[in-house]
Amino acid sequence: MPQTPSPEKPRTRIASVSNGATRERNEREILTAAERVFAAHGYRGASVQAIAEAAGLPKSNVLYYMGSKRGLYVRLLERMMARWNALLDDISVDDDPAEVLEAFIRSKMELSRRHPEGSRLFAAEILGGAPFLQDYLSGELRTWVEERARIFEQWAERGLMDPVDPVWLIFLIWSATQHYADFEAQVLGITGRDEITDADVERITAFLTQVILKGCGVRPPAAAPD
Amino acid sequence: MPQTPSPEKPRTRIASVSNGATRERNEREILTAAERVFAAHGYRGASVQAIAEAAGLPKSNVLYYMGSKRGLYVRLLERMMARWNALLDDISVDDDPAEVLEAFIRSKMELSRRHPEGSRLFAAEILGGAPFLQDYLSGELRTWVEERARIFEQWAERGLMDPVDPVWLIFLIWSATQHYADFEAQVLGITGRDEITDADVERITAFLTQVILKGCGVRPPAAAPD
DNA sequence: GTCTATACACTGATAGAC
DNA sequence: GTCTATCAGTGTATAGAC
Repeated sequence: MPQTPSPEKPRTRIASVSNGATRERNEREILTAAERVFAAHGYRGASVQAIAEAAGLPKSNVLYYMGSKRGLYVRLLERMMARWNALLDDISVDDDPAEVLEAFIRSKMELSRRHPEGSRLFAAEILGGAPFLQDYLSGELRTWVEERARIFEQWAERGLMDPVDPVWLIFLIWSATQHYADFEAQVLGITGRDEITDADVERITAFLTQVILKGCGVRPPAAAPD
Repeated sequence: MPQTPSPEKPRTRIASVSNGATRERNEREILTAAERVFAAHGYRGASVQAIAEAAGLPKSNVLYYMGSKRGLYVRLLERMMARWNALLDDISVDDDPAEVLEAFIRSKMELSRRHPEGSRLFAAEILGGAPFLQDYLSGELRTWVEERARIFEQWAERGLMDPVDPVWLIFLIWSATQHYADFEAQVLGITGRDEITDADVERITAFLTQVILKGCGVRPPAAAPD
C-alpha cells in the first residue's frame, strides 16, 4: 500500500514560474518602503500597515517576508551599519591630514546623500535613546572613533594641525554632514527650494571642508612638499 | 419664602481647597512627561497612555487637561518655538562678528543644554518632514535666517570675515550645537560617559567657537581696536 | 507561495459615576 | 474636579483558504 518511498529529497517546491525573482523584488520593495516609514515615524510610530501600503502589498505579506516588525527594523539598521562600515577605510598617521579630512567629510556627505532615508532611520533610533544600537555605539563604533582620535592627536603633535579635541572634531563632521539628510525639511523650508541638488551638495561639501580644515589649522592638500 | 435672591454672582465654584494649584502642578507634570515621550518616539509613536504613566496620572486626566493628543503636541512645539525665539536677539552690521558668532554658538548650545527633550522633540518633528512646523520654517524662521545672512555678507564685504555662504554657516552652527542633545545617546556611548557635564559643555562650546571662527576667518574678539 | 479572515491587545477619546 | 468604564478603530501577528 505504501508506494515505494520516494527518496526523501526535500523537493524545493517549484511554485509556478517562481525562480525567486518575485520574492527578491517584493523584499526590495518592502525594505525601501519600510526605511522611509521607520525614518519618518520611528519604530513605534511606524505601522506594518503603512509599510505595506507604501510597498503596494497586503499587510500579511510584509510579515510573511520579514517575520516580524521588529525583525524588519533590525534588518534595516544592520543594512545601514553595513553601508557605514563600508566607508570606514583605514588611515595612518603618515597620511596627509588635509586629504584624509576632506575624504572623510566627502564620503560622509555622500553616504547621507545616497541614503537619506537610512540616515534618518539611524537618527530616529539615536533620538529615541538607541535601544537597538547601544552595543554597536559603545563597542565597534567607539573603537573606530578612538583609533581616528589617536591619529588626529599625533598629527597635532607633529604640528600638522591645531591640538583640537579629536573626538569633538569627529562629532562636528558627523553632525554637519548628517544635518542635510536629517533636517532636510528645515533646509528646504528655509532656503525655499523644493530639493537639494547635486550642485548644492558639492558647494556644501566645499564649504564644510574649507571651514573645518582652516578652523583646525590644517594646511590644504595642494601645498607642494619641500 | 424665597430668600432675597442673591445677586446672581457667577460664583466660581470653590472646589475643596483648589486654588488652581493642583491643576497647575498636573499640567506641568504632563507637559514635562509628554515632552520626553514625544521626543523619544515621535508624534505617532507616543501614546497618551505612556505619557500618563510618565506623569503619574490616569490616562483620562491627560486628555481632560490637554484636550487631545494633537493639542498637547502642538502646545509643546509652540513652547519650544517660544524658547527659541527668546534668544533671537537683534544684531546689527556694526556689531563685532566674533562677539556675535560666539554669542550665537553659546546661546544655541545653552538652549539645547537646558531643554534637551524639547530639542529632541523638535528634531523628531523635522525628521518626520515637519508636518506641524512647515509654515513656521518657511515663514518666520526663514525671514530670521535671511536677515542674519545679509549681515554676515556685509561683514564679508567689509573684510571682517571670509566670504563664506552665510546660510550654510548658520546650518553648521545649528547642527553642531544641536548634536549634543539629539545624538546624546551616541555621544555617551562613544565617549563611555554616563552624562555630559557642564564642564564638557563649556569645552565643546570653546572648541566650536574656536574652529568655526577661525574657519571663517573671523578675528577673535580680544583683538584691541586701533 | 499568496492573501483573506480573524484573534486579541491597545489606541485616542468620551460619557458618566463619584 | 477626578477617575472608571467603555466606545469604535487600529495595532501586530497568525491560522487557514486558495
